Amino acid sequence: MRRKVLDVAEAAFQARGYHASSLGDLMAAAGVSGGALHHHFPTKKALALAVIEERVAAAVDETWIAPVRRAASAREGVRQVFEAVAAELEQQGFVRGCPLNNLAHELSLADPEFRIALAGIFSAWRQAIADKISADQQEGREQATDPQHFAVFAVAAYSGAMSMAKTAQDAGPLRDCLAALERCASQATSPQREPGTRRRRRVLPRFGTS
Amino acid sequence: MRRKVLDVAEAAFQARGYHASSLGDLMAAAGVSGGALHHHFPTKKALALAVIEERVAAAVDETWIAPVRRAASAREGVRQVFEAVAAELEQQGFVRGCPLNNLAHELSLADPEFRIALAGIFSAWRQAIADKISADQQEGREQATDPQHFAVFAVAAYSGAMSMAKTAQDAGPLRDCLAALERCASQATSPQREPGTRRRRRVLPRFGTS
DNA sequence: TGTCAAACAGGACGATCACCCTGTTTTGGA
DNA sequence: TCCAAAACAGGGTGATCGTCCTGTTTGACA
Repeated sequence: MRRKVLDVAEAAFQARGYHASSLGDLMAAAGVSGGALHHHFPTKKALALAVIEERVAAAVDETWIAPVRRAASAREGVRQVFEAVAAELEQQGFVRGCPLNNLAHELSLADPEFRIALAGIFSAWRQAIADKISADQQEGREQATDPQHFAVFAVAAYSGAMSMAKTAQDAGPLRDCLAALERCASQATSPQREPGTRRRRRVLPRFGTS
Repeated sequence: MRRKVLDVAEAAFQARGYHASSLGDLMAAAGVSGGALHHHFPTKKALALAVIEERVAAAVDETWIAPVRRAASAREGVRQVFEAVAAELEQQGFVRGCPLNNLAHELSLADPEFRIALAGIFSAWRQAIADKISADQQEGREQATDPQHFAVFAVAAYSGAMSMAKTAQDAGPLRDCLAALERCASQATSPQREPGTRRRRRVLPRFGTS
């Protein structure tokens, strides 16, 4: 029951936002009575906090952190995620946006607790990429790039591209940013590689923003 | 009166968002009666649309488009805007976020008219940067960078950095992204020629697709 | 000055909101 | 089997929402 409420709330907050999703809508969509909802989540804020901490964090973990960790390098991991997300968006023909950024924009100024929770997810996201860059450097796969700078940059490019993609309802910005990022990468890493050779490598669509 | 309502609404939508700003709040803050508000803006949606088209578009124009146009080059213009915004945020010690991105996240899926209006502003923003890159190329200040790719990239990096800055309440992400962008720039503008991997030309919504 | 439409005032409306309260059912350990 | 606690049902509550309606004031022009 709690699980079903979280499912519905996660989807509704992503699709319509926090303030535009009424508890009545959620109760109806989840087939849950008011008493049940109030039992598990005393307030709407508590529900949103649970969605952020349990679902949004997990989504970022699944979509970004895990793929980057298991990638051959940080840059390759970032590339794969961009590619996978763009492919999925093109396949489903609809852009719902990044769950973290959607809620971050609406809630980070609304309540300090929201802001802290959301900032923590951003931080973990960045740290995973920065750690991967550091590992790459120790193994000689990467030059003297500042890990934090690169991580912030990758997250920002993705977030901003997704923001545009959502507004335009077109995955193009993600592909454009990926292309621009690869141009950067090809020059910042080992110079003996021409940047036109690898394109459109298939990536398993494990990710799920729906 | 209409002007004062727009002032208050612009500030409230930016600070608390559209759904979290009630017309009662706006009326009280603007010192306007319900009848007056309804006279100028029949619905709340009409008010938001006016804020988007008259204020948000103007803010993007003033903050980004005009400075880029009058800069020595596109890359220099982007650098200046990042620098100026970061400095301003650090001075006032509070990050309200990007007006366009704030509303885009909350409203672009809520109503098609909102989405079209917001997408138009994004498009004009990108176009101004792309045009500047093209002008740079014609005058030999820029290599064969794809203008659209660079424009999307710059806007995405800014939007994403601002998103993180807002959530963290710290201008650091903007500075990090600026540093990373300059690293890219110094290598992309260096006199080395690369076979441009032209991609498909994408169709993005221009102004008013009504 | 007289006229009329635009501008504005202010309350009332129904709908909806998040939340709470009182019961009933289910569950797990003694 | 018993019992207490958790889980759940479902209606009710005051507050607040966006919108609308009826008057009154203002201002431009004849």
